[in-house]
Amino acid sequence: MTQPLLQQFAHDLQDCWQADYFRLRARLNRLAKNPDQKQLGQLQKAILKSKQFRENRSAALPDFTYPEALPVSENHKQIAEAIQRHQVILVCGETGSGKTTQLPKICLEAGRGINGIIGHTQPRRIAAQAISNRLAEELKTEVGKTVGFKVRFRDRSSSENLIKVMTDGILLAELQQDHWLNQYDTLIIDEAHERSLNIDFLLGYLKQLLRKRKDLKLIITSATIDAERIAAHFNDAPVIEVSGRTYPVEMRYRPLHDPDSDDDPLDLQQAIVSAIDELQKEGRGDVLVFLPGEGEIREASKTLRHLRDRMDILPLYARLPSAEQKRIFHPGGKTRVILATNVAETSLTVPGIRYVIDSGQARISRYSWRSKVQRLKIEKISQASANQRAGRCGRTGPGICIRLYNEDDFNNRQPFTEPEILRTNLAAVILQMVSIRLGDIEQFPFIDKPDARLVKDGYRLLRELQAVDDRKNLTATGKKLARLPIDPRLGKMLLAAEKTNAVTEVLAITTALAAQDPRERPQHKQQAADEKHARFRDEKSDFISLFNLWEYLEEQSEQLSHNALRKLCQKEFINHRRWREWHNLHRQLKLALKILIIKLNKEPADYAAIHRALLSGLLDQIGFKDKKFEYLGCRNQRFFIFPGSGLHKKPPKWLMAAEVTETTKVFARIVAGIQPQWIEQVGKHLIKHHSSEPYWQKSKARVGGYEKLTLCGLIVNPRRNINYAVVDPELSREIFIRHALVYGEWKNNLPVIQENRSLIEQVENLEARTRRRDILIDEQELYDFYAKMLPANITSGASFERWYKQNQNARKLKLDKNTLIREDARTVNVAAMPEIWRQDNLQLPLTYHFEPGSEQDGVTLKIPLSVLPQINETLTEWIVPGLIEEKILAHIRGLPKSVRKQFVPAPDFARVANERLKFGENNLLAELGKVLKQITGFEVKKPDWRTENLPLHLKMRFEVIDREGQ
DNA sequence: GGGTTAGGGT
Repeated sequence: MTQPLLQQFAHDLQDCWQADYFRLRARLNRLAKNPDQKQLGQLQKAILKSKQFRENRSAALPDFTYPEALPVSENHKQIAEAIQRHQVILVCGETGSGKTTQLPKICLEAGRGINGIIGHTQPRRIAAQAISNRLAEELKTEVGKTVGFKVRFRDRSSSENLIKVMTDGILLAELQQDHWLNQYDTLIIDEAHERSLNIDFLLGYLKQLLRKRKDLKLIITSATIDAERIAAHFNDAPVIEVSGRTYPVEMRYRPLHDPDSDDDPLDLQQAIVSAIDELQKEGRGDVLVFLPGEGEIREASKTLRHLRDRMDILPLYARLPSAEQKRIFHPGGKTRVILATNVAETSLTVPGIRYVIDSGQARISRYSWRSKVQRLKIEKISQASANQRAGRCGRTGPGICIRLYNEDDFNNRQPFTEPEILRTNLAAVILQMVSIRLGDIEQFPFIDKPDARLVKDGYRLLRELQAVDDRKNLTATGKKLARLPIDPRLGKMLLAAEKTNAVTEVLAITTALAAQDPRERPQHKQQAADEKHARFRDEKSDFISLFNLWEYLEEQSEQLSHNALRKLCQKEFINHRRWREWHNLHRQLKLALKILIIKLNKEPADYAAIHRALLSGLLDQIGFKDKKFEYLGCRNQRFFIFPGSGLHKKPPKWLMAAEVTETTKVFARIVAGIQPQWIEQVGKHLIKHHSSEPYWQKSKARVGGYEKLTLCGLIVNPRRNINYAVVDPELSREIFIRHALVYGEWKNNLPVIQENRSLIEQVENLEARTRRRDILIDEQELYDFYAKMLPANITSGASFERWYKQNQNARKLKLDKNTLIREDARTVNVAAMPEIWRQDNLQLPLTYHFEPGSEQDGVTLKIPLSVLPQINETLTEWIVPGLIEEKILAHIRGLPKSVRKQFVPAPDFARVANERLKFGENNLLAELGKVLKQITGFEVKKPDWRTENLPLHLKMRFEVIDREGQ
């Protein structure tokens, strides 16, 4: 019974809506193994519902025609057939072919859009919205039904859509949720030749996905020049060429330097003037001049001042105040000369252009993995880019393009602009790829593989942000970052702000950094604009300036009507549209934070809390001011504060920068002063420690030392006191044993240590008394004794005491006197070196010191001042028994030569004389003379005895102590 | 001491 039913279900599944298909099939497979009547019933209902849904889609298929005027309309049958026959096709053709709007309809004609949605991607939001409007109009429906669109901040799409127009970023974002892109049966990737990061990532991903989803069709549109490369990437997909509807453009090459002329080379400005002159002779028509940047545009509008009464000279660049941008689209009476950056090449279409002047240059952003700095240098544009520029004057009639370079130069240029993926930091892309588990990035089928060093550098940044671990796996932080629709650096700041309780402020700041700066500086009102903006300026932090601006605008937007706010913005040089963007971004991120359960603080956060959070995303963009206006940053990079910064006049010692870009110089833009200690704390995981100079720190009974802290090569702390045991426990243990235990440089109350110490002192004293150095076992033996007994983790007084208290074994550390005295020195005559000097009833201490040459060398008798007169000096001549023989010998040797020769060998005479003398009785020299006469019969005359040259240690030293003990 | 191109998003 069940079996035929299952077969019926499997059959019906074929007619379901595709987004349901895979889910329902999985349910069916589960039930086939494990049938359950109730669930089978539910499945049947679901299948019927989905079938019905698909039928409704089919019924919603509108009637449509192709506008005859469009070239693509001629090919619609051919294209529809190609779609049916191939999984991937390329459609190329220049602007005006109508491919963008007609392709979705051709897909419908080919039967697409019923099983699943036809997804159509655009690089820019405005274009996506405009195209969906246009399509809805042509299909006689409203946006949101048959045709939907979805861009950031605006979603008018639904499962009812047959066609859904969106930005490529949206499709990428959807990938995170649905790796199979199941809701689509067809994808149109438009403007693929632009080769943005998004497009390259999408094309790589789709190449893999197409193998798994054989039912998915892919249509890629591109400019003709790039089509082959892309087709090759998709296993030589067929390329269908659609003619454009453009007029011929005449090329004229007018290089600055003419090789056939002796004239001096022109500069760019002069060349523009003469090109405009030349074009004026061709008849009236608006001119579009392509220049690399705002600077050149400003300069050119100055040079062209003299034309102002005849022509409108209009600058055009993305940061231009919107009011001024609008003038481009409302031509006045005069001939217009529009001085434009690359905005006019792709993003904006300037209507009614008859002439183009192309400088052949553009500022190109390149990220250097070597210096980790973004460069924005003026470069020669590619042939593709030059042709695109020229094409801008062939849209309404035949045009003329003057290139300010020669034809050879053109022919030698790169055919296309290097795709973005080869010249940008890849951290954000890698984060996404890791997050959707795309596996090894080296294996990912990019059309142009990014340099391995660039990939490595992307991982480096992610590791610095703690988004991935050493094995390139996503961390908890990384998972959160992947869910925040913002640059990973900025996302990291937000996550850090949760910890410092500054999310409110950091959210406003990070969204400002992600959006474009809404502050406008119109060319002729720069000072007025600066004055208005100065109200928000913070002298320590450009981030705070942004936050001040945010608070002001938020407050105003709550109080004022939409129109009043608009007027206020205009008056105060704020770009209202950009402010809306900032506001929207803020709202979106706030929602994303809510999902991550990150709360906004109600109490204002202080400077440290805000900037420590910001710093966590900018750890490799810090700098130390080591010259008047110059900073030393990571990897020996030098940079300057950008002149637009509020800190430009008062540069702080330490700063961090939201971005570091090299233009005319390496500039740090949006900066703030920081405390170097913050770097140590926030950047703990990146700090390198260079320790040095370990020493015994007696007061703390531990091994101290110093360390230098660096972060990517920058010294963030030159000399910091440390507990050396942390960096080198082994060495610290050695130093501890030597100083604390062997040398006794440790004050403590531990009996074992005290006793050992006093034993050692006793033996040392013995050495002094016997004037020998070979009694105490040597230092190394003592060291070895302790080293053998102590566990490896004992590195300081504190750790020793802990161990000692907890461990009975520690008692074995006790030394005994025999181990301390060397074997060959165990029979020393100590009695001959008394510690007490006796004279009648007087007993005074004798101390010994063994240091030949020193004043203290020898025996010292300590005499209190009060007993000084009682001291019998004659008795002290005898010094101590242990030294008397040596003293006698010294006396004999001190005799004049004629006398001395009577007593040869002197040591024998000294020994015999000493044996006969009675120690301490009468005058030493008198008694000695007597004894010597007894032995030899020779009498030493009194003046022959010399005492001056006697070694010091053979004369008793006297130390008189007064009442105070001095 | 002195001034940066343009797009895109969970």
